[in-house]
Amino acid sequence: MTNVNDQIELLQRGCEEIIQLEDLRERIASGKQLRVKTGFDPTAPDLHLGHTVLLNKMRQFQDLGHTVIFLIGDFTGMIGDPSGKNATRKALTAEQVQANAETYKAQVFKVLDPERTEIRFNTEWMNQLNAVEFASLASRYTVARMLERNDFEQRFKNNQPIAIHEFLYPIAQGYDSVALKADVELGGTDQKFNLLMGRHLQPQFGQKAQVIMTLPLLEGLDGVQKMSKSLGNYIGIDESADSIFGKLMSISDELMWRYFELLSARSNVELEQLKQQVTDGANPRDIKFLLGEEMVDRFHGAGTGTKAREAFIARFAQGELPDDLDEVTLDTNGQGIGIAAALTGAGLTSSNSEAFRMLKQGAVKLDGQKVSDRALNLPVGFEGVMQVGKRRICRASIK
RNA sequence: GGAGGGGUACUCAAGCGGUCAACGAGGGCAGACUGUAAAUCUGCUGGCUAAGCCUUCGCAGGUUCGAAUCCUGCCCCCUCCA
Repeated sequence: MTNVNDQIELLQRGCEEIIQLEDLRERIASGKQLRVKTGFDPTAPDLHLGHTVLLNKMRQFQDLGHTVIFLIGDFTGMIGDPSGKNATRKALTAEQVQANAETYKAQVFKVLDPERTEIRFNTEWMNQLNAVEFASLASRYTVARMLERNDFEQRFKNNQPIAIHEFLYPIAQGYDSVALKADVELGGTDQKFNLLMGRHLQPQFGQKAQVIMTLPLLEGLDGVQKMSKSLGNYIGIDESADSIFGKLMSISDELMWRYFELLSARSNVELEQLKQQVTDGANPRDIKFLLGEEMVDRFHGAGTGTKAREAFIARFAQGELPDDLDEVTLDTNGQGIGIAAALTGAGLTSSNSEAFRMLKQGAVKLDGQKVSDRALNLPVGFEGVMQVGKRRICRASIK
């Protein structure tokens, strides 16, 4: 792909905003190998599909011959962002950061090309600054302008606390771009302010202001809030094929199109065709299958998507048990065990109280038979499939 | 530094001496219906050796037969003044 316009068109796809598009075009046209920076939080190394929106874009740059910098914000992570109330983030040790970085590598290279990826940590240059230098850096921006940032503005208006160091956070991120001599910085739309900080600071250090590209935040499985681990509405890229497939099946039809748009490699033309099929009466579920297969293939290898689909149909459409049930052995010292304790012991319920509730509501099955007797005892030697609801299931044996 | 307001379960938010394991809403889970979709209806939503008991209403004490509710001290947040 040598044509500049084609390259721009590819890079533009899915972006919320590009500042400045013409600047990007010039840099691409120059033929120079660009340095494309994206920052990641050091505390949450469990990447999910939402992160891959960004990773996909990074990958596109790599495929066009550019270098991607995967920046792990260990310094910014240490000063922490206490926006979520009294949750002052505890500082990570160097060992923890290193361990998290390893986890990142294992996950991130499912999408990125390791040959064209630099992994960097911002303590590398932030720790070199002394207090005077840091204060000087902070002098390059004003409180009034800080308060322009939407979430700061909201919190300020609503009388919610803003800690001083939260102002340092975007400044530090902007300085990262200076230290890395970034040509381009990618981020979610929520990062726009921080990304602009890089544009503000670079010229003051004699550099050309970076191009910034924001990508939409992917909604989580609920279709409302952004995908995040803490909200539990995510699909991790390390999850099993069946889990990735199953979770994608559970999203709403409306959300399915959003996922296609932001996650699928299919062209816009193909997506239009799929929409037309649904309009013409195709079952949206079958279209959703295509999305599930594509994602499973991406993270588990070609062909695994088809298997995941077949397993899904067998299990949920035909009511069969999955092949690879978790095996749980409960050792009761020859006593046998009550049904509730067994469910909790097997991890299907979080407490005996919850187990009793599930029994009462008819959610519990033993070898496919509904069980509601809370006094039921499972004797030593019992072996069978325990199930709570549709998704929690295991094969248990009592000894 | 001074004055006032406030901290309740996952979230928001009632309660202001017993009838409070704590109204209501959202979220979540489960059941029905389905395409493990949406919408809708129903139930549940602290724990336990479970018709009983134990722990929970910022933290620590105290008053009382009895406290989320009253008193004292402390911590934190917000507003106004300096």
